[in-house]
Amino acid sequence: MATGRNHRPATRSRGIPEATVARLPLYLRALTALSERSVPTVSSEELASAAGVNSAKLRKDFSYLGSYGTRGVGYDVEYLVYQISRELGLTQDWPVVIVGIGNLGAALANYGGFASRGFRVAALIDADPSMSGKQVAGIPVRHVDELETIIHTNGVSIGVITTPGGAAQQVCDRLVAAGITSILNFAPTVLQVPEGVDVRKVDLSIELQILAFHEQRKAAEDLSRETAAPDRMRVPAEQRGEQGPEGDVPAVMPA
Amino acid sequence: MATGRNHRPATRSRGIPEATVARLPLYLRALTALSERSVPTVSSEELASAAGVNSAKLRKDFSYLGSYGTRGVGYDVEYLVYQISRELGLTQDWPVVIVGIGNLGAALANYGGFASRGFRVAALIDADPSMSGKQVAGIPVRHVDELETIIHTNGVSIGVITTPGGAAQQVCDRLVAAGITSILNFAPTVLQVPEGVDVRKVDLSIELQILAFHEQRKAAEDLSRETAAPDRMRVPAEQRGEQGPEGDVPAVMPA
DNA sequence: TAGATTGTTAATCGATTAACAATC
DNA sequence: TAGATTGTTAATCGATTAACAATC
Repeated sequence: MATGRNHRPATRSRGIPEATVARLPLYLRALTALSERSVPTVSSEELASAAGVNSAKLRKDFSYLGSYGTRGVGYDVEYLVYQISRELGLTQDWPVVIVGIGNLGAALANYGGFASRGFRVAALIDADPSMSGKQVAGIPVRHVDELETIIHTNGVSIGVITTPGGAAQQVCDRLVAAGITSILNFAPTVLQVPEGVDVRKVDLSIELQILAFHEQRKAAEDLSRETAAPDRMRVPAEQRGEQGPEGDVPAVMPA
Repeated sequence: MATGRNHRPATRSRGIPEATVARLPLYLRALTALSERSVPTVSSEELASAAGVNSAKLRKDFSYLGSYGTRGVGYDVEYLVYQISRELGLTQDWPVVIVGIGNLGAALANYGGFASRGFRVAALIDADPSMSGKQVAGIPVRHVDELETIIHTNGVSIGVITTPGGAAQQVCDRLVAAGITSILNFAPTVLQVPEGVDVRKVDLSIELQILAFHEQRKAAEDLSRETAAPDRMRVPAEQRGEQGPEGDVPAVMPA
């Protein structure tokens, strides 16, 4: 994972488990796609498949929201879009600031997925004076000196940090002091924040390291398979890495 | 959660739980910082604090790797750096390709955190012919027609997808067909992959939606607190959102 | 009514945490 | 030896899943 809350127990929020909250945006995206194709209803099986989860989990997740389905029929797509949007707080407008307008900050500013979900980039902020006034994605870059003013006048409660690692904690402190209570951190730094402030982090390097771990393991499995049974038919790539019971001797799929 | 494996049960890999694997890079980063400051040893308490986890969890995590600490003393920083690096597979070189060289792809190409962890950008790949031959971060961009050749000649097993959502599945299919078995996906798409292929996804929009959910909840709590006890002293921001038992009536911290 | 599909139960599994014996 | 800190145990908690009664 590249993400997680800092310094707060994973208590249920209004009775909805964190794991469920994290999947709601996934369901919402799949439902929005169905809505655009004017599909009126969808079964838990179909929707789960589109979202990449299993249907039991999806039904369990939805049961925390209420009983929005119809037995024997499925879920009304439009109704469910609305209910999930409401639950996630997407029926209101969320102004955000992006601090650190390098390559990554610019990429986020240009990302189209914001506006459609009620997120509005209230300002782009950078410490480099020569950036001030320049436009990125049609939004003028403002100097970090104005950070507090920008947050107050726009009522911003969500901040995105895309600065280098060295500046992240300092920026975070200023954001929090100015009243920000949710932070999305792209800098490779563990941010220290007071209780009541949520931090989620996205860390490219960590994601790659986790993939490397599994790659290494696959390579080791292939090797041990060859060594243990050199003349056994090779299991095709699509079935590798899946075998159930743990242990050094890999199981073989029945033919 | 911005991340997660697709279509594979969270089985333990070589006995190390997924949750532990996901934290190893965090420990490694903190240890590397200590190493650069020439700190010889560190206690579980200190290291846990630097990594933003509690010390019991850290010791439990390390216990899966082996007994690398010394009771009464702590952990040898250099030794632990080596052991974790080895466990994660970072003592070898991992060539990666980045497909889709827009703002985000360029940001990743420029990201310095790759090389230091054994990841090497073998190629930047884009479908736009006018990009071909141009350099990004000193690396020439090559046309997607060359994708298979690039992967084979460089022995690439990890691919990063930074294309628009519409192109992601198609690119993924080609990567997998060419032999890629680990994918880091930045496109807002649920990728369908055969078993044995690991996918981790980083989804900005999902992270923001999860933050919005918690923001909304904090706002609702503040409101109910004011309504329920308008003249009660306000709990400072640092203590909000933390109260234990669920229910509609917020608990009050003892003074 | 028959078929389909939800919503819920209960079992299982994995992750977290406090506590403390082991031991440097 | 006394103090410090690890490694492990056991309790607890949260998440997943299959199965199926409820019901459209």
